[in-house]
Amino acid sequence: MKRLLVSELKDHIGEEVRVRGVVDTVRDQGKIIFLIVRDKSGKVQTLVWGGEDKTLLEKVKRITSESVVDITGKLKEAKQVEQGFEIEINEIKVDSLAQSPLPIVIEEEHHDNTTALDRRLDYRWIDLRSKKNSLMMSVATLMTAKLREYCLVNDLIEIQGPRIISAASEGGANVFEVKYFDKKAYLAQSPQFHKQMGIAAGLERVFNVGPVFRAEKSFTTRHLTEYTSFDVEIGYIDSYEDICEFEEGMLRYMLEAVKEKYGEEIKKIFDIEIKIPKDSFPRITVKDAKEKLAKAGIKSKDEGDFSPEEERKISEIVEKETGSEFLFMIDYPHKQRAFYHMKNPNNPELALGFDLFWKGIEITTGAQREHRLENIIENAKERDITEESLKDYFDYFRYGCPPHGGFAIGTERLLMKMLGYGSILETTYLPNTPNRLGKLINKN
RNA sequence: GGAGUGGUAGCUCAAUUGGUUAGAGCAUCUCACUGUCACUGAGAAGGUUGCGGGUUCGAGUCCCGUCCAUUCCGCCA
Repeated sequence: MKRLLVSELKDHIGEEVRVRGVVDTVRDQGKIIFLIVRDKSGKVQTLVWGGEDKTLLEKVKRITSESVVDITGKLKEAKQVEQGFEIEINEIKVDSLAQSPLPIVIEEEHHDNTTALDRRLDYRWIDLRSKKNSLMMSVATLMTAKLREYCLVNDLIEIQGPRIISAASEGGANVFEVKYFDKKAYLAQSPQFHKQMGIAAGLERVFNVGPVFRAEKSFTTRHLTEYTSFDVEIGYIDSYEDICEFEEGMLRYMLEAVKEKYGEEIKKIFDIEIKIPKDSFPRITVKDAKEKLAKAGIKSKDEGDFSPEEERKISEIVEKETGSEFLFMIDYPHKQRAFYHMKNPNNPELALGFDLFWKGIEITTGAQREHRLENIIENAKERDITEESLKDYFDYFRYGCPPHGGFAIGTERLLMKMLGYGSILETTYLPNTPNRLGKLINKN
């Protein structure tokens, strides 16, 4: 018999059905046992009665919660059950008996002793069984699919830059070194240079989705040593404004789809309203932002950048003023940005780039890139990067390269803000951090 | 890397100024229960108090070291 999903059962009342799933709850009443069975689509009550033949009852008595079962039985109308129906078990096969107790308590509404995050992550496969986490995984899937779809609709070419590279792309200190036969190699911190190669290759508009690696000992709620970067690079732009507009469109497209499919569930489970941005996001210069922050009594440590406190506060201020959860921060000092950002010709002290803030944190850095060979070499020199060290990269600009710009989104961060999580570890399937490679390392 | 807070049962947490046998809820196990729905009731089991050292008649509690977690900062997406 073919397996039915719990969500399909309502059309089969009165029939013999087969469900497969996990035992959510066991309620043993002695001569009647209720098993609540869960699959990806929902939960259903099943039951077994004690009759003449006790073998089925005795078999069910031994089943622990979280065990995997294969049940066939009659789907009956049952007024006393909220759902209106239940399955009277004829046959039950235990595909996998779960050891008990579980090492962690799965996060559910009625559990007030949910296990601490670091331990839940050690048993992530059990942790992910919660309703909240399974919704998170579904939203993550749709989110990435829609970002990607937006790129396809707009005729971008997908590239897959290499993850093992011979030279660091963003400065040398924070790269992971790996052995490459008898040579040293590095894990890519960013597909930046390879995206730009795509522009020089005449692909005109490219995107790259995949893991990037940062050897930073960052102990925060928003850093990973390995994360998924959604990278876009677009040629023949007039300004970084074109990039901002593309990103606005992309995020709106994604948010609309997520809201349509999961908006109600997200509201119910996360108590988060997905807001679709109506107009273009506000642009605010670093200078203006600093003034607003000063007015709000926030001290600035660095005139060219924002502390986390400042990021939170400026988001709050701008949202209050404009109603927008998003804001583009522009006019950063060039010397505090990457060397490949283009300088503003009207004021070479400033970069033609931006950061995108969402609900208090930075989710994107973008810019118009410097595509003129002389200028980019000059920019590099200002940061003591020698021409020889990035010769292969500089060559991309030697044989004809269109003006271009792009941005990168940290997808785990995006999801974290979308669902209102307090930590990026929650929105990463199996997070790697300085002290965690899948599991905790160095733990006593 | 810096600063703060913390580490006690499978899980979440208590434990008075340093004082008798380290407690509770949930989970687990046993028994009872034919309509539960966070089942209920009765009972049981469960501990090298992160690890190492020190002070003391006596340490979960105080001191030193160390590891880990966590929050914030720095760095960033």
